[in-house]
Amino acid sequence: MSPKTQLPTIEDVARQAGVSIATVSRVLNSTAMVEASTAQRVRETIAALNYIPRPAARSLAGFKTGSIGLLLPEISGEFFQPLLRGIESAAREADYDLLIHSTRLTHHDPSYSRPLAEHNVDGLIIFPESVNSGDLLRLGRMNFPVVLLMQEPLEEAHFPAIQVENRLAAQELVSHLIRVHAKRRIAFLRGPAGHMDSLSREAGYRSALQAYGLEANPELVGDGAFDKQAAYHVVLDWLKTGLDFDAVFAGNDDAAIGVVSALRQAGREAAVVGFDDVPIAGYIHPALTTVSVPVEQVGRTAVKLVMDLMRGDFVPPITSLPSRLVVRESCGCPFDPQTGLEGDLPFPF
Amino acid sequence: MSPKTQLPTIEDVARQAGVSIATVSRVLNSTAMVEASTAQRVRETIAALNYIPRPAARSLAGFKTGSIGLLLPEISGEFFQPLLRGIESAAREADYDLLIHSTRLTHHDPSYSRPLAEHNVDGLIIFPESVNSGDLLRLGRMNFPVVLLMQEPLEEAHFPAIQVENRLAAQELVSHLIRVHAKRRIAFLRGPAGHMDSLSREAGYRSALQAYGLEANPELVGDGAFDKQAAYHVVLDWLKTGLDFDAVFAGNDDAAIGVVSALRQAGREAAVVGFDDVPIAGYIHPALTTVSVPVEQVGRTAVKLVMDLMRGDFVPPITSLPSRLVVRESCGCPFDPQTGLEGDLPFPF
DNA sequence: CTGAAAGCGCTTACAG
DNA sequence: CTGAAAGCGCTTACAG
Repeated sequence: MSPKTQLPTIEDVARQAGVSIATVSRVLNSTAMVEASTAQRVRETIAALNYIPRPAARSLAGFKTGSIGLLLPEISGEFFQPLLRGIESAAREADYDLLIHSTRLTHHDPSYSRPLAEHNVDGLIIFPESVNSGDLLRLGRMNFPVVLLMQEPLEEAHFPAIQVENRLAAQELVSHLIRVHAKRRIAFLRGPAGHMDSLSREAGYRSALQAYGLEANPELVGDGAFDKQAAYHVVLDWLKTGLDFDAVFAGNDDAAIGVVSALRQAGREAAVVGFDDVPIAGYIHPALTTVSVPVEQVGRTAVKLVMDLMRGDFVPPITSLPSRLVVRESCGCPFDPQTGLEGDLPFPF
Repeated sequence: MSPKTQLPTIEDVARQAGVSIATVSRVLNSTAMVEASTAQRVRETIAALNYIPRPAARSLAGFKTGSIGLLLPEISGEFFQPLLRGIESAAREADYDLLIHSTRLTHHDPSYSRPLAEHNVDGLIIFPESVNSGDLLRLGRMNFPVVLLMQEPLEEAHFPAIQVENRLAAQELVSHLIRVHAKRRIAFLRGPAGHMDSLSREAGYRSALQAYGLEANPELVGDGAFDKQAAYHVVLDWLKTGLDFDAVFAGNDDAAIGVVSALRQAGREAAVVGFDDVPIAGYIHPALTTVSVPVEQVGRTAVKLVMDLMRGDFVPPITSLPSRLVVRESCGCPFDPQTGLEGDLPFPF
């Protein structure tokens, strides 16, 4: 894009097609009627010259950037990939560019001169903990199109939020243990303190117990921190103290993996269920019964909602996407590799 | 970015600071000397107004976009995440925006009006199979800054390429089997036909054999396709036909996982080594001996090289990053969870 | 249906 | 060291 490169401009097209640049712009954007034959000629010239409008010029003249931004604290986690896949493909289909910034709030770099915001994107998809409340306030005040991912609506500003159904799915999961496997002493492993997902899943856990007239025993609730090691140690402790339980809802798959490991090491048996359906869930032994979260769909939906916002359409404050129970063998069900892995071969390690 | 929003412009800053917009631009870009006191006043005004230059205007006036593009066939694979992490952080540190397009060549969408190229980015990081040769040719002719990721230099254009050291690491890996574990009949599983990584690893495999005076037995080379299932079946076939081998270099970790699974199912023992050091490599049983590939470093280096290219600096045609042997237990070594998992707890499934 | 012209917010010679 | 002015490549009223 240096001045020497001399890419064709709208002027070149106009001259060669024998029309004004306004007309070229009109056929480019279908922003007004153009006589069919003229339009045709312009289109041919565009093709012949291999002309592509410069986004920068369009932005400057048209007050929109043609891109949306994704703000997240870090590029990691099981969900990042499908999420990004959903966002990227939806953005591309809508002919929008995607800008990504991974910014930890704590890094707070004052020299960070170009945050993703009103200056360079038309809308923003924001993950928890990637933007400070000051910026959020400003964005909210100016009514900037923002969609919140995997989080509750904020106090600072009323941006629509997208979530995944946790409570119902957790309830279904625990109900399965009760109804199908006749489990009665089902333990629950909480995630990090105050974690919304953990809270909702615990609510689902309690609903299930209640629905079947089982009492919620505080002894049976531990802190698994959504983490392999933490869960591993909690279960080992339980076994040491002789706690009586016949099933564990580990809070998420990672913790479930720790639980399975601890049980095996102690030579104990118990049903174990997780949440998330991480990629290896079907490959470990026993294959994990869990809840599949529609992550890619969340990404696509986020894009759809920012677009709606940009268009000025109404967007509901909360959009909750349904999760799906995935029954494999760790709950006690017989394992069918065909359905359990959805066509993939099982490699039980 | 609508006209009503009225973000502060360089004009507002100039007026309020009592200088011309040229001067504001100068302190903004340190593009010329400005008297200290004036510069100070301008900076204060900028801060007071919370002024941020509009990227679109800068691009249009300055002939550069301030962003670099990443082109890849799909958002998937073990390497995507660390790679993107490296690219994103390096780009951000250089104060460049990152645009991502995932485009399969086969999709060939003619309506795809805004490819990532000279119109919207200053440089491009390209993955194999995400751009057709026509575009590559054009980019090459205009000397556009392009860096090739994980691939050989192209015929179409002479873009610098970044690779990871495959041959040497593979040689080291196989030498370990020979020297430390006294293996003599070491099988090799090829990746997809013509896959560069596979070819290099095979070369390393042969070098190691040769270095120890072992003959390369064609029987011992199979097609694992870098894939769990393919590798699984190859090994099962070998066992069925009674092929004699005491070790398998599976080509990559995924295939190694299939090999381990097949051996276990058949109740056979053999050393197995992979390549890549995927995240679960230390968690499966037996923990995989493999080669760690500096993926994030590849990403960071890619950004550095495009930047060099953009600056007009010389960039070597091939930059090869060193891989690192990771000895765990599948080769036959005693497993030390501390070093093997690098501080993480082992969860052997 | 079409064109001339203003304007988007910057950068960069060109003068001084 | 500083300012007036041209120009980057578009879009969009405004006329016709």
